Amino acid sequence: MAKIETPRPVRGTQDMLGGTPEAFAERFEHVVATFDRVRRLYGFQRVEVPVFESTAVFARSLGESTDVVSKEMYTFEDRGGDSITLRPEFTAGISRAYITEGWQQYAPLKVATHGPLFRYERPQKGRFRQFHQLDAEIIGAAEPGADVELLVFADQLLKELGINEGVTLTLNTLGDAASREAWRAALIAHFEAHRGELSEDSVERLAKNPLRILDSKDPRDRPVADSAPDIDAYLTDEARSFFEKVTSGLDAAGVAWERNARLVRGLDYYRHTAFEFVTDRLGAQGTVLGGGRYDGLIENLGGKPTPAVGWAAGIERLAMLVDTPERVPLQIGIVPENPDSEFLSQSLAYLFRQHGLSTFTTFSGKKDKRYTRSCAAAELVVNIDALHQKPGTFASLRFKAGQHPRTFGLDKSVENILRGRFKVDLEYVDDVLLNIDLLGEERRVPR
RNA sequence: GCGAUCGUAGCUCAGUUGGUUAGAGCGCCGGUUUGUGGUACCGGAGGUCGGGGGUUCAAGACCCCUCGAUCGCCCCA
Repeated sequence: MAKIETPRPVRGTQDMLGGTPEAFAERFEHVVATFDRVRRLYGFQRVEVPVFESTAVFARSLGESTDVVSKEMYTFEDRGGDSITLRPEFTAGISRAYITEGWQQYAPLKVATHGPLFRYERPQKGRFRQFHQLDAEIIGAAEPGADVELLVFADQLLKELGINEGVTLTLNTLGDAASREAWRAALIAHFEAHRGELSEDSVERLAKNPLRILDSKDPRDRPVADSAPDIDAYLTDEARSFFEKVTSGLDAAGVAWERNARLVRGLDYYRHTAFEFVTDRLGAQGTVLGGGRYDGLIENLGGKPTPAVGWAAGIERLAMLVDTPERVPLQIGIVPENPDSEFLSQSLAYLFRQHGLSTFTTFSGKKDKRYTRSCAAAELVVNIDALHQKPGTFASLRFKAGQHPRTFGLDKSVENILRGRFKVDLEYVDDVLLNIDLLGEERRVPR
């Protein structure tokens, strides 16, 4: 018989198992749970949008010339011949839904979501082909107060995750359309004048996306980039005033921020506020949360002109920064010492679980192994074989690291429970299960 | 798309200047011991040394190709 070759996982995807020392699944879960909790504090509605959309949704909103659209999308033709794309970001899909689902009636709309995104990129630290983001958007609010609330939300999230220490908020303004155009023209003029001093990459950027030269990592670009004009001189009065309101709002809320006049966004639709929370603890991927204002996007998708702000944060990146969440052991472990007790063990476990007690059971292994595993998994370990030797009782053992095991007896009501009645009351003293009392309701227990 | 580093058991890794039947720890399965027990001892299963080709009397080791992983460039969360 030919050997079956196991298909390999797709490059850039990951499998996460809980209960391992790395605890990556737990970190991931912790990030999402914290986000969901904080998002409620700010009154952001949970929103669900499809994982795939018509290709046009992303092509139009991100801009045809961007890297994401031109080479990173998972695009395919479905069986009906339509061009479909796995979402590479959230904002475009949410904006589409805002238009097609009539969500304008709820404006200004505050929504939050999280889930998988897909980008055909070369994987590296903190970067995957299927990755996951948290996302928050305020749609239909042109006021700087919306930017502020979103940033305060982000700041609190990072604080609650305990990772605010190594992470700083860097902030910039890209101005309104008029400011941006004037600045852009000035930048192009500046870079053209120094064309010969630029790296090859930046010469290419000059044609495609000149703003990007500003945050180039290539040391050859730095002198020219650093001497390039800031946007400040080109800001319209409105744009300047908007930015001032955002920064003073942050100051009022006590959110620390740094101006980074070199911060630009890769996607075409950004206006006014642009920001990134960055860290130096993730190798080359410094951005942990990023976003800004995208007043032109919804119009690009065929909707009415609608102002909006939003941000997204990489769940994997946050998970890498977060402390390992404390492991929560199961409450009770049941060890049958001999095979005859297996069935009893399952019945008892069922009983405990019905009453909301998390219960660990073993399926195999010799006695010592069962104890080892049970003690590792549960707070209190119960030996039920005493039931055979002395009906009406079983022994319970409690293990704590570095402590000598102690023994506790349980009272006779256990026998009654196991004989036929379900409803019980479990009594704890000092975290130790001491008593189980019947409450009366009669039901047969399979025996 | 480009560059660098790395692929030996389920996991973490040894394996000398090329030299017999490729090892350890952990994990898994079993036995003995213990018998309020997380132990100790013994044993077992598990490897086409990522794959293919080459050099050599001889390759896990050297050379070429290929696949994969990691990190970086580009870009991004």
